[in-house]
Amino acid sequence: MRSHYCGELNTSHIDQEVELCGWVHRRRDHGGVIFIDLRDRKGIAQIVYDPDRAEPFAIADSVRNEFVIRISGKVRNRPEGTINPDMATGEVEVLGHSIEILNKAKTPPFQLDDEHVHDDVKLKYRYVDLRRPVMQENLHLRSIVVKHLRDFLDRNGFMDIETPMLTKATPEGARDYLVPSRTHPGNFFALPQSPQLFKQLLMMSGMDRYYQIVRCFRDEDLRADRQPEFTQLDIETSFMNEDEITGLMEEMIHTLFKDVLKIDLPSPFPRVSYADAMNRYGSDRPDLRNPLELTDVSDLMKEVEFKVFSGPANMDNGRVAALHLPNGSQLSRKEIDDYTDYVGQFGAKGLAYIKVNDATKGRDGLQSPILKFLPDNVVTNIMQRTEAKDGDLIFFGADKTKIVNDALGALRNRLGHDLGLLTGEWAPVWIIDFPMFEYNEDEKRWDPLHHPFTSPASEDIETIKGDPGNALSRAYDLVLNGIELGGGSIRIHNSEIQSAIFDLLDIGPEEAQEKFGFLLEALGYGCPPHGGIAFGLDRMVMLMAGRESIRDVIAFPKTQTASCLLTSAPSVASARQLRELGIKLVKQNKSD
RNA sequence: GGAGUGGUAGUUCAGUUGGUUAGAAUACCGGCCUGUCACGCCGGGGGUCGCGGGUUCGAGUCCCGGCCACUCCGCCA
Repeated sequence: MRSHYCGELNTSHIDQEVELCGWVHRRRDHGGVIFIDLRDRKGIAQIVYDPDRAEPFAIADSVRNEFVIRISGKVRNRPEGTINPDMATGEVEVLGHSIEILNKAKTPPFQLDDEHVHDDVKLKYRYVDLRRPVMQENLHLRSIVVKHLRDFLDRNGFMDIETPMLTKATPEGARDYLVPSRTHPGNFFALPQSPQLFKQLLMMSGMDRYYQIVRCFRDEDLRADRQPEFTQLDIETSFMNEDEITGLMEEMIHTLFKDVLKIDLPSPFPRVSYADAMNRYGSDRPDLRNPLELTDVSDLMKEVEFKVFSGPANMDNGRVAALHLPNGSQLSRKEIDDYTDYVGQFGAKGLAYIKVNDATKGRDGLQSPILKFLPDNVVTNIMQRTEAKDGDLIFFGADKTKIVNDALGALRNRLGHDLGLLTGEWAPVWIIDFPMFEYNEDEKRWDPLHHPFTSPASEDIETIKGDPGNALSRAYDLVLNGIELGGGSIRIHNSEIQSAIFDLLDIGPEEAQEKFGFLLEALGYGCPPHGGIAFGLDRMVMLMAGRESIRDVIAFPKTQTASCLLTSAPSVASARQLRELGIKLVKQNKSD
């Protein structure tokens, strides 16, 4: 006698005595014959009790779905004509001769084979939801992915080092989760938004190839691809430049997809500069499966009388761009109105368009509410530049550059999905040549696009100070199918440059000292050139599993309001706990 | 902070113009059936229509305000 998993049983086990443990997936009685479909994490097996052909065994009347049982029996072929290839059970069955109920179960709160159960029900009973084969597969895939990543990094000399969870606020720009200190009343730890500073310190310690699969915390609003706690594959190296780092990481992702999914990603991954990405796709994380591209027409619109176009065309931070949609003139008026509403979400005040009915007829062959505002030479130029043909449609966006890019970039994605334009399955791309800074209009200052330790591409501080808007950094992002998989940079390892960057970011010496004085001090004790990257593990597994939410690849995720329906966290703390922590609530909770 | 969608039986949903006792499927319970696997057939139980307030002779349905879940914007790599 030996134990098996259901899914391992096949004709090679015939006549063997086996013992199976699992959940009763379904029990059916047909006259004297009792069928039990037993489910474990490797599959479903059918157990038969047939009084005419087996010594009887006592089967409890109360064996029901989801009961946990152990069954012993003999493997045999299924009779002719009883094999349904569409069903989960295979060509062998187990003729049971003993059964033990390990644990009985209430009727499940929802049917496990129902794909449409609402998230709140599934999350409350997550332990039941996770029994579904698809969830088992997702978490199994996650485990395999993690093993492959670790193996790859191990082969390449990386060391797995843990960093503190109770730490000081990191400068990533998101809101921190705070943990009160009992021993230092009024003081707080922050949960790490990433181990950024610690991994840089490790480089200064000579741990020149570090990695960690690490939980990170950010107290910001949630999305389908954002959880308040998420997992990063965090990596840092010394003495490697950006080409060496991105090259090695590309090999890692390539190997991962090859080994786990049997997929050959393109090699090498294409590289697109941030500026090109924004110009052509309106986004720094373009989905390159989508063939649509934006065309800049700002220069054509500077002189036109149509102020909606000429205004932005003449602004420093304005843009007029076209989005050419082949065969787009089939879109109905209602569809175009819907897309107009859609781009409105991104701040666009409208969505101008030209339908191309007959390109050979010049402007008479075009149809558009804005045509009358545009002179012939501009119309001709637009047609040439976008290469629009009969039956096509050209959308226009004109506004501040950010709004045009956000709106047309999102419209590009939406059209690609709505009209089924995506080609190929996998489109990785490195985005490089990021700007160092972006101007924060509200605060009237420069903010780092990545983080304040990112190395500038040029070490000429005076040039950077003179024109911060055009300074490039040594940062890089890896994007896969329009989702940002990871990002990193070469860091600053020179305290003079670091001080200059702080200066430019309006972080004074006192503030710098208070927030990350330990890092600045460490820089003074000999810091190698270093850089790294961090991947979003949840997103990576989500993409590989073909899911649309990272909740599907996290065992116990939180809802959109960052609560856990299973445990009812967060919850109120007792008065005693608060007293010990030296915390006084200004506004008492209702349930207090 | 904002926009949208949804909340009715355990689950997924329908519910007309505001009008009798709120329905279907599935699940669940009982019975029948000797090879079922979405089995089939007969019968049964099951509802705070998310919550609070309002309009009305009468509200699942109309109005107002919270709540919960999801998608998105802001925010966040």
